[in-house]
Amino acid sequence: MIIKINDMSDIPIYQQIRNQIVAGISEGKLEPGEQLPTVRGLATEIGINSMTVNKAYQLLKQEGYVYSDRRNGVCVQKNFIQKEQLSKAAMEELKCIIAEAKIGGMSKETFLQICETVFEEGNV
Amino acid sequence: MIIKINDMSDIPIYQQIRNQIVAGISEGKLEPGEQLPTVRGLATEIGINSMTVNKAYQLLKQEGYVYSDRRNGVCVQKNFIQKEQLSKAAMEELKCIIAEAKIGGMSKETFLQICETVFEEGNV
DNA sequence: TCTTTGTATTATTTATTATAATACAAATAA
DNA sequence: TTATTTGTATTATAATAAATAATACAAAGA
Repeated sequence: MIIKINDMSDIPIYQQIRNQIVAGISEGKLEPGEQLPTVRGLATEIGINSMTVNKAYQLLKQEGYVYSDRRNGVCVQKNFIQKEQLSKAAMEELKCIIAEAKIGGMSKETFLQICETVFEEGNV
Repeated sequence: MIIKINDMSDIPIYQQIRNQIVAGISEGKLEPGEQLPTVRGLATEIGINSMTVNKAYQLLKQEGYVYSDRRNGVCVQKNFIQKEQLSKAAMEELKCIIAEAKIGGMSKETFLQICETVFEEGNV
């Protein structure tokens, strides 16, 4: 899976990496058990410091998306914790997005349609 | 409208202020044309520097949520630009949230139900 | 033994966020 | 007029976060 960094973005690099890997897992581009690029490999590939990649991997590990050992590197989690609720942080962000949409005059139906499309296609 | 700052949060103070005002507008707690607290007043009230409040107001102004003059201070916009699409940033965040939900095994129906509730109630 | 893996350490640089102390122009009220 | 309140601009500084840099170490395997 190819990671692309946007230097113009105000989102920190380690967060961009984290987000793209979560998206990759969600879309099935990254299979459970599959090894992620090595810390040094990915750092070289996208031209950043290896500790920045490590920071992203640590975050993913802490969130339960990946696991690691010194033999096989960092791999995608095989059994994700199933949960019926969004995280507190995700709920806050969702509220923000919906507030903006409502102020912009978007109807509930239109918003739900966008969500449905993203949920099904995972992209655009 | 009362603004509450969470010191433990990793969200910058100016961003927290901005988010709560956008939420207030969306929920109708802040009426179009209504004056926001003054820069100095709000800063004193929540015990922060006035330039931090100013930064939040500048952001809101740039986003088109408020306008200002030296006579009436900063007021809620009266005519919001209507748009049928989410902003690019909002779309990116929405994709992230949905990716996380999908990995957690949440069904599309459950996710849409949450969105519907937030859209209608604007809270919790 | 040598290489690769993640990880730990320490230091430094850069960028962002927040504070501080003033100052100014515009508008209003006294 | 004078005094006050408004947002805003300026300049400096401090505190925090993000990113880089250069090594080093332990675990595992070839």
